[in-house]
Amino acid sequence: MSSEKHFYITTTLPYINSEPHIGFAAEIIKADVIARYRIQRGDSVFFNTGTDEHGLKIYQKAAELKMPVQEYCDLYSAKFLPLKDKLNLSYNKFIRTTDPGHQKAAQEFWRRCEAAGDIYKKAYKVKYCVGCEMEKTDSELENGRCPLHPDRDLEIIEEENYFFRFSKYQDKLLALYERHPNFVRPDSRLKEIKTFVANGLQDFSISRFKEKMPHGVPVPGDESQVMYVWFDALVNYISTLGWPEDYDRSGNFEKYWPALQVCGKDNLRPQAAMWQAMLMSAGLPASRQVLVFGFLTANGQKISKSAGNGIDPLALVDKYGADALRYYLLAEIPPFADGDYSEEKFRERYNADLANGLGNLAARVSNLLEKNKIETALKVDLKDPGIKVTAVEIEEKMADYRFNEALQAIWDKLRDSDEILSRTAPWKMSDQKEIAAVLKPLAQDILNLACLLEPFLPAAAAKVQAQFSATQVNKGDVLFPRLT
RNA sequence: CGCGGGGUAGAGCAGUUGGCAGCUCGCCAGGCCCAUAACCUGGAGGUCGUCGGUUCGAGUCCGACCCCCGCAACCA
Repeated sequence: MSSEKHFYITTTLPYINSEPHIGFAAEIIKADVIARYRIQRGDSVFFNTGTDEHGLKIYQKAAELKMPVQEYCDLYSAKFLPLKDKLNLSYNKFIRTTDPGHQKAAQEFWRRCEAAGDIYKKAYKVKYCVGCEMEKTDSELENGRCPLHPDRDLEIIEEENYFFRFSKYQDKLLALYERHPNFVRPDSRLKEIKTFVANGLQDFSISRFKEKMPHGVPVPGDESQVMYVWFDALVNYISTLGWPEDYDRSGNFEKYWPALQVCGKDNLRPQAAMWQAMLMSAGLPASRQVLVFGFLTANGQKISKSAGNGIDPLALVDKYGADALRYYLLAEIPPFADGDYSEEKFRERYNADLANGLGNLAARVSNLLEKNKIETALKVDLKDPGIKVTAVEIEEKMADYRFNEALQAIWDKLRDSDEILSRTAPWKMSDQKEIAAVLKPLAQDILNLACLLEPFLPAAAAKVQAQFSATQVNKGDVLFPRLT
């Protein structure tokens, strides 16, 4: 294809005050499916992720560990790197908000907002919970304490900070949502953000007093202040493309912006409202779309960093493999709703669909081909009538990012194949031609399905494609060993 | 009157414009014996949160209420 389309997708950047957890794994896996799907369709894809490294919590944590803060950042940022191989991710950029290029970009972004008249200084006095890294209004407090961190004293912050004129952008944001009814997915989240914006916006603080908290991007033209972590962090979505100077001479900002941004539902406001207002202020185009995913619970309980009931995605991969984890998170959990993780359900789903479903069918067909010495030499053909319906269905589902339903379409087809195989029972036949007439279309379907499966389960898809495109298909190894 | 999402078979979920309650897992009984004790067929199991209303007819529309769960300016 000569008319190559550019497509940019980015995850949120996880904050490095803890290890990677399953919620982020779910987010980045979904982003990876979208990225791989676009790559498969011939788009040129820029897929960004990275780490968010500024702010008070990190400053304090480094101090706790008696570590220079940059050393802490290097150490913790590096904990996110293994996700790429372990989860089999296709991202091609990993940005850190402590990267010099990013910091320069954040400063330039600040200057543009300032030039637009959207940054001003204001005396500021507020109760602040360090645990939440958040200001607290009185209505949010219980007995004068943060309900989430009742063991910590609230800090009273009293200083002059810079503020961003968020309130100025109310109408423009509402106009943006009107113009692009798909700007935020799903609809319920769009409705939520519309209501929020329509109810009125308050300017928010975007800097901190350097003497108290030096770990941030310096505010241009004011030695005494650093940027509040969120202001600089959001800029990563464009600094990663080389904005503003195109310092890597890639032309990536021109080619790829605006982004499809994915995030968890807690990030709706920063992504869909604050960041969009910031872009407007800096005179840049709005994001392409914001996908807001649900949250995971673990065994029905809320996962929280403080409660320590997190699930280590890397341990799961070591135990079951990347495809197994990807499959569970994509097939079992509806993409935009909350879902639950439990090892029992994980194992159940693995056995039912991967071992007994895909794996067993591939074993049945490949074994019969090998035993009967039937040569096939098949090639992927998505126009094949046997697969067309499924291919179209996946296209429809993927247009709405309904990964679970797309996978369901593939598994419906696998089930059909199992049924055909049982009904025709080629193992009872003696005529080789007759046997081949039954097996060949089934093998072709499996090969085609493996191609369609590539964005979801890249490793298994590659294995099955290699197996079923051989001249003489052999049974080979068990694809997904049954768990006992 | 802060905002939002839910309550449908033992579990997890679908149910489009109101028209005989479905799917997956699990369970039971058959079949098959190529396959990873897998696969195929059939079956049991639900007064669709409660009360009231509209209607020939309500899981679906309207009203009130009960119960869960998130969010509430930044934990994905």
